[in-house]
Amino acid sequence: MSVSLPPTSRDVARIAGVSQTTVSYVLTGKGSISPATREHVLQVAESIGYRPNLAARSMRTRRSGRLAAITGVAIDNQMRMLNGAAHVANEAGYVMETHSFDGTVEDRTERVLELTAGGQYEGILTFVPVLSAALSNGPGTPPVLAATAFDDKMHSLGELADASLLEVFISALVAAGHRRFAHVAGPQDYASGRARAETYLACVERLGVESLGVLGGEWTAEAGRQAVLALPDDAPPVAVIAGNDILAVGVFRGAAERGWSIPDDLVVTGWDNAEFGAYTTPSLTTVDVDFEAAGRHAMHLLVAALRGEEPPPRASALQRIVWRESTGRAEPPR
Amino acid sequence: MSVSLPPTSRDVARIAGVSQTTVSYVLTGKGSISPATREHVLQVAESIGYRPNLAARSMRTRRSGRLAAITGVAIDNQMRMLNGAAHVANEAGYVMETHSFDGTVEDRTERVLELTAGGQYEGILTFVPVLSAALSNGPGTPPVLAATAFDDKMHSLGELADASLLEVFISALVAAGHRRFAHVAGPQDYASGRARAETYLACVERLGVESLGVLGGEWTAEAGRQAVLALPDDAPPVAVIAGNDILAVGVFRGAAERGWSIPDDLVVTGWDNAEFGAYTTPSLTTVDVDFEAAGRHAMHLLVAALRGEEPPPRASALQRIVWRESTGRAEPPR
DNA sequence: CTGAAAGCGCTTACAG
DNA sequence: CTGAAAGCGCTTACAG
Repeated sequence: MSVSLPPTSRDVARIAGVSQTTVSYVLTGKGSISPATREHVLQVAESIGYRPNLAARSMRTRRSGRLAAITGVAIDNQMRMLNGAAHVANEAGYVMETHSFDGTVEDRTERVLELTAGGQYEGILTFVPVLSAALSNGPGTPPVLAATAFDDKMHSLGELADASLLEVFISALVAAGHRRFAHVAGPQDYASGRARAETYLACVERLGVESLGVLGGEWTAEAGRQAVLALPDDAPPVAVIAGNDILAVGVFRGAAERGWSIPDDLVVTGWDNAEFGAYTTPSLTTVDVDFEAAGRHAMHLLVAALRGEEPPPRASALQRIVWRESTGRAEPPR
Repeated sequence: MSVSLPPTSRDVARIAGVSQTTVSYVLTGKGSISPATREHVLQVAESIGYRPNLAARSMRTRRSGRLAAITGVAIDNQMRMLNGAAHVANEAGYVMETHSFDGTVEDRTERVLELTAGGQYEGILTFVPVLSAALSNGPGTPPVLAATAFDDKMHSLGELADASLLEVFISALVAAGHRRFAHVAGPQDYASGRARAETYLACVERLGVESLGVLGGEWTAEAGRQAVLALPDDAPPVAVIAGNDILAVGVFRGAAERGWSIPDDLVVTGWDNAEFGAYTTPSLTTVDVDFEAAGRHAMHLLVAALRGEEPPPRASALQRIVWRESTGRAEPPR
């Protein structure tokens, strides 16, 4: 009992009674083939379920039509960035494949180098930090672009670490009468977490309002809850600037446990515009981050590099404040 | 100015003064090569930065060492499954690549078919629904396994679609005195969404309690909110079985908008144990799903199929009810 | 408009 | 222990 292999273009040619060349011309749309022959070949190909072997095509054309995206361990928002990037890749006629590389930065760098040399990809976009060794493109190797918000020294796109909207939060809350603040921060080895904490500190300093300090330190709801539980009894009224929405949910819970109401005793802001934030009671004021646009922009940069075109201008307005109930009467500045 | 191409095994052979065969034997560890030659070849390969062209190797060996994982846009928790799957794939000596396929189920099916015929993958694991056409493996094509099947008659893994804990929810709530139920369902082309809806219907029927029907139809908070807004004014007290946690959050919001309290007017259950659910007020009773284990198990099945081994036993206890405040006095059955 | 032939970079019997 | 040669499935000058 022989296992039959998938049909090849040679099979199509034989059955259609034409040469392999003709089959290739029909399928790639090159050369000039008579409509009759063309139709016949397509029909035969269809009937035997022929599909081109991409490895063979790739080897011959030195064009794989494939781009690689590199991610690390689960960050939910990466999924959205990846989808944006994949969309742009497809529009440009490429297939994007995602690899998840763990381990040290050296491990990841080595794996990216393997990828560049493997001849399978025409370009590589990494969303996790790698050493610059992986980014310095040798001749004949595909371009490697890093779109990571996590390491400022890399060729980072940076948009995602921009914390300037945090100043808008604080200014608007001060305008609404708030004089006491606290920050529930994310981890400080994340560029975004650090930028928000630094912006918070600079801002309360500049505006001369009271700060109960920088609490938290993880992207978890429990850290948000603990931060509120650690606040002094006479803390309210206080404006809590949370590093992201999941921290904010923890703040909500901590407030409920202490009998503090939002937005009367505490006002709360989040970051990321997670879906649940629009449906809590009260709903959560936050920053909508267009992760998909960030992913699209990163891939646009790679495609432009591939085509030798000018890189597209920096994407504008990836972030936007969404005012909701958790900040009470605070209004957007006019 | 000529662009130099990446070095090939032929370049290594020429520089090392040996044949291409010898280079191949050294690199693949096959054949028998003297230590001296071996050392020399490795050194030359290293010095010129040689890395094998995987497309060429793959074409020759008909083994790519690559497995594909298919995901879509809309699934939370995917990252966790993917990481589990990737881990098992790596342990088994494979590289796992993730593709995100959007569009209709027909679009996705077509793209999976292209992948099977493309000759690049030895196996495919899909976490999004595809038509059975993609799952029926032709001779010589790689196995395609669906971790969430469109049709249960296919090779569905089933664990994630197991809705039997929903019966426990309903039984426990009936035991606590509830007599009126409603289901806020996920999309019915997901095996998990459909299984939960079917189990719900069978269960209310069997227990002879009142059902206000199956509402919802998407994995979104807004669908949960709308479902509650569509309930009749005299609905409470009612037990709402939500298809997942994000639907449940929408139910929470809808209840707040109607002035219904949880758990007094409505009791609510979710599914997935999303992080935020432990921190809402009241906290959300839900089902903890071990997505990483599910991903591992799915990949184990694929690897077993690849090796012609017996499939590993069904993973045990991927799901576990987490009783919290949103179900009031309802208690786990003893 | 169509076909014969070469070659992309590998691996692997086979021969020595 | 090592090499010459064939071939994986394609595409593409080149010739007709």
